[in-house]
Amino acid sequence: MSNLIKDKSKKIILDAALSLFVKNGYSQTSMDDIVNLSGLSKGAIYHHYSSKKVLFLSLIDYWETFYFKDILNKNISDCNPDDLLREISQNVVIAFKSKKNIFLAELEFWSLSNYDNDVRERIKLLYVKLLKLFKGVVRKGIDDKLYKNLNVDVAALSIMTSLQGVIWFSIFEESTISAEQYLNDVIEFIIFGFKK
Amino acid sequence: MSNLIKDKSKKIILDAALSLFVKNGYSQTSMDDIVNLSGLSKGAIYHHYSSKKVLFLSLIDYWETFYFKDILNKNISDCNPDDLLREISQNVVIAFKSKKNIFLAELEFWSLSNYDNDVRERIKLLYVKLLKLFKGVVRKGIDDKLYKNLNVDVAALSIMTSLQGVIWFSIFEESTISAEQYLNDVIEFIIFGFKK
DNA sequence: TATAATATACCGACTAGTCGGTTTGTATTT
DNA sequence: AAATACAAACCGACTAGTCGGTATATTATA
Repeated sequence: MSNLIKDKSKKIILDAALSLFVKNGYSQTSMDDIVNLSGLSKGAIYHHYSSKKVLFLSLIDYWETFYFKDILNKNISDCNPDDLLREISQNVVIAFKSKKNIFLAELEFWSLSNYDNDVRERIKLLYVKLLKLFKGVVRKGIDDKLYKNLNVDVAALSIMTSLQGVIWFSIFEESTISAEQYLNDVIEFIIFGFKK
Repeated sequence: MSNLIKDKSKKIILDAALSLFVKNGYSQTSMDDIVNLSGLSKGAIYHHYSSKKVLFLSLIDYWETFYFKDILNKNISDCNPDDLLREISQNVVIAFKSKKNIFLAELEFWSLSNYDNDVRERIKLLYVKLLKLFKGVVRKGIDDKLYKNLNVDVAALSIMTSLQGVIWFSIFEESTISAEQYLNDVIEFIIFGFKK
C-alpha cells in the first residue's frame, strides 16, 4: 500500500476535493463544499492539510500515482519502440474511458500553473519525467535504426502534445470522432512519421 | 464621436481585464483590480459590461479578432496545402513572439469552458471554425493527390493539438528547445506524415 | 490488568476580510 | 431637457482559516 494514502480520512478528503476541483474549478470550490461532500468537518480537513493550496498540491501527487503510474514505470531497454508507444497511447485510452476527470484535472493543473509558482514547479516535474520517457523511446528507435535521425526533443514534445489532445474531448464532445479513435490513429500517424 | 469615446473606454477596460485575467486567472481577478489597472471607476465598467462574466465573454471576441483573424481568413482553394500549413504555423510563431499572453488566455478559456456552459459554447464555436479550416486543407491535399487517404477529422485534430502545444512553452520554459523551433519542426513533421 | 498520561483525530461556531454588484450622485454631450 | 459616461460609497453574501474544546487511540506506569 502506498504510504501516500495510509489514512482513510485523507483519502476521503482527497476524493471529495478532486471531484469538486474538477467539476467547479479550484477557486469556485470552497472548503465548505469539501466539508459537505466529504462528510468530515472543517477541523478534520485542516488537521490533515494546512491550507487549501496544500490540499491541492497533495492532489497532484494523488492524481499522478493514480494516472501516470502505468505510463511512467515503463521499461524502455527491452521493448520495441513502436509497441511501447502504442502501449502508452492505450494507457491513455483506458484512463480516458474509466475516468474523464483525470484529464479535466490536468487542465486545472495547467491553469493554476500559470499563476502559481508552487503548482508550476510541481507540474513541471511531472512533464520532465514524461518527456524523459518519450525521449528515451525516440532515442531507442533511432539507435535501433527504426526511426530516422529525428530531433529527439521535438519528437518527444510531439508525442506529448498529441496525447494531450484528448483533453479536447473531455471538454468538447465531438460526434464525428471518439477519443479512442483519435488516440489510436494519432499514435500510428506519429509512428509512421518517425519511420525511416 | 460618442462611439469613439465609448470604444476607447471599452478598449481600456478590455486591455486591463485581459492582462489581469491572463496573469492571475479569472477568479483571482477582482473587479476592483480591473478598476485600478484601467484607471476607470466601477460605475464605468458596469456601465459598459453588465457583469464580470459578460466582460469575460467579450474578451473572447476581442482575443479572437486579435489572434485568429490571420489564420481564419485564409483561402484554401488557390493555395498549396503544404505552404498553407506552413503559413498557419508561422502565424502562430509570430503570435507567440509578439504576445505570449494570447496562449495563456487560451488556457484560461479552456479552463473556464470546463465548468461554464456559456464559455464552452463560445469557445467551441472557435474550434469548430479552426477545425473546418484544417479539414479543408487536408481534403484539398488529398484531392490534389499530395496526401494519402487520411482520416480528415483525425488529421485536422492532429494539426490543432500540435499547434496548441505551444501553450506548453508559455507556461514552462524549456531551455533546450524554443517554441519557434518546435512549431517549425512539428509542422514539417506533420506535412511529411500526410504525404503519399 | 487497570489506570493514568499523552498524542492524535475531529468538531463546528466564529472572525476578519473579500468580492460582485447596486445605488446614488455628478459632469458632459446632444 | 434628456441621455450618456463616469465616480465612489456602500451592501450583503460568501470564504479561508482559527480556536477552544471533545472523543478516541496509544503508550507508560503501578
